[in-house]
Amino acid sequence: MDACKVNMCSTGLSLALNYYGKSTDSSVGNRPRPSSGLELEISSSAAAAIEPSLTLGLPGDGRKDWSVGTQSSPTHSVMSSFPGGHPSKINGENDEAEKIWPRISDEEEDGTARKKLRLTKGQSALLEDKFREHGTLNPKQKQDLAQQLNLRPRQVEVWFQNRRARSKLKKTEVELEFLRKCCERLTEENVRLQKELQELKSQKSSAPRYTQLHEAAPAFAMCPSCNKVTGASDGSGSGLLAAASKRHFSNPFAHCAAR
DNA sequence: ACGGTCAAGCTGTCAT
DNA sequence: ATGACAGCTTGACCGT
Repeated sequence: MDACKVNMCSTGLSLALNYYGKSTDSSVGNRPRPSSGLELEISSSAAAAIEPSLTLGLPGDGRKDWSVGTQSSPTHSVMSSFPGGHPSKINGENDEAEKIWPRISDEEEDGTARKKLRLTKGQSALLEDKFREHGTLNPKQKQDLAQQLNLRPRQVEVWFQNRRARSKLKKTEVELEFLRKCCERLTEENVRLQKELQELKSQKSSAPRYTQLHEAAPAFAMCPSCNKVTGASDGSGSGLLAAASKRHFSNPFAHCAAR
């Protein structure tokens, strides 16, 4: 049902009405919703001169809606974005625009022509600016912007919907990257701690006498290398295992290693 | 040829 | 019931 409504908005009928100065966009009110995170937006240049856009169309493109007087209808397609008439008649800027998006010929319109609308840089820039101001538009803003851009309100609406989607996708990608790095760091930390644990275990197993002594008399330890009894006077004031389990554990038998 | 981008279509959900 | 929106999809276009 909604699809029907949407389609009505973009039908040839709606375009024809729009062409005669009436918008069929019937939005009543924008429900305030949290907009997507805008902090990730890629900044764009300030609004440039608004250039005319082209809405090109052809029949029989396989999309069901295009075949019943939709935006792509040869009769309305070119007009759809230009309430004032054909794009080539607007502001005399069509020359440059046509270099980028050449206007299709009548033959092409009748036959197998292209149809995709490409917004001009100026249109995109202004839309970006508005999007940075607010991620959603109320009906008045939408109408004004559409008029400013020589687009239908529906097109402005669609642009904002797609823009929000892109914004959200970008944000998700950034978050994913952040989590990926967190995961990497935790994995490395885990490996390091596993190694540390392994070292401690091997130390413990290779020094049974030390361990026994430690357990019996934690204040003293016997060096497994020189068999000298080492007092717990290294300043740690704690057992050797506890000392070893410190993050950067000190070696109480460093005096042997130094030999 | 192929993948990326983007305007636009479709559908479901939510708020009014 | 209706409109706005999100999410997904489609198809044209473009750069490689």
